[in-house]
Amino acid sequence: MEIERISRNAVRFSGVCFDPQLVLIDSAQVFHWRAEGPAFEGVSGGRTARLTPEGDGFLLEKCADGEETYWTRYFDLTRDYEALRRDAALCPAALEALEKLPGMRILRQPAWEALVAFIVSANNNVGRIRRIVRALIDELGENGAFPTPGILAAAGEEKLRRLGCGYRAPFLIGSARMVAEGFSLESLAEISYEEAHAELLRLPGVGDKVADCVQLFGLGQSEAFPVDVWVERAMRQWVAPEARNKKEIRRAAHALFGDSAGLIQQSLFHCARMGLISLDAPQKNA
DNA sequence: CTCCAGGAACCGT
DNA sequence: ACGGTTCATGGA
Repeated sequence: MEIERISRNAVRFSGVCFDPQLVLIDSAQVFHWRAEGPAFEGVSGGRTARLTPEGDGFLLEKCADGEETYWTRYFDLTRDYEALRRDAALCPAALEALEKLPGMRILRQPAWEALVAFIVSANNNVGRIRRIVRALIDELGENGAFPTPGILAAAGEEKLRRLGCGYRAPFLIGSARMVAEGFSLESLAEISYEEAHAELLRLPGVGDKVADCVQLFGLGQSEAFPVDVWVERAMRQWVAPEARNKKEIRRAAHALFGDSAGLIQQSLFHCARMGLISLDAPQKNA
């Protein structure tokens, strides 16, 4: 990959396999990016970006000097995905899913942003999650930024319910309060997967599934394997038909896929949800 | 009308 | 530890 600064606020990335429509919009690992014609606009960590596909890379605008390192990390552009794919070889369906999605990446979002989005995601659908996260940014964030823990902790429960959060409103406020009062999300990236998982379970609105999403999309812990209804169907069909619950599915995934479990999960999830691979259960579209 | 969605909290056993 | 119930919300 090459990075070339072409103006005071624009950078060109080239020689990188990255599908922004898939990663930023369709694969539902982040919910607030928007497609604007051929471009994609989003915010993270108090920064704004406008990304336009271009040849074997993309143009990144609204990117001040020095910010390219932030986005390189956010888009996970330096990891060698080919090496990870070897771990899928034991499962033909997983290998098929990976090879259908060559431009897939696992985002490294700020853990706080992933936490908020995936508390909202609980027992919800992708369309509504997008609408709610967008409302949180537009109605609560300061000049278009992602709302901080302090802002969310101080937002009234009624306000969050009006934005569509439903019964998750008190979970968001409770978790925001713990983070605002010192629960260090980012430091969880420095401890083991199991330890970080146990810590995350202390937050209201966070169970095994949401914890794994925060670990995968927000802490860079690539062995995290979130088991939602789609991944459960796919895993029961191809990998672990005898699994009695989601925890056993997660253990089977760790045993089979190791540190590549996260990328494989994300590919299985997307392919199953979009009907790109066959499932016994009836399929649906976006 | 019922069923479903990137589930978690809460309650029994 | 494990299984069942309930929890907003909106689209199909």
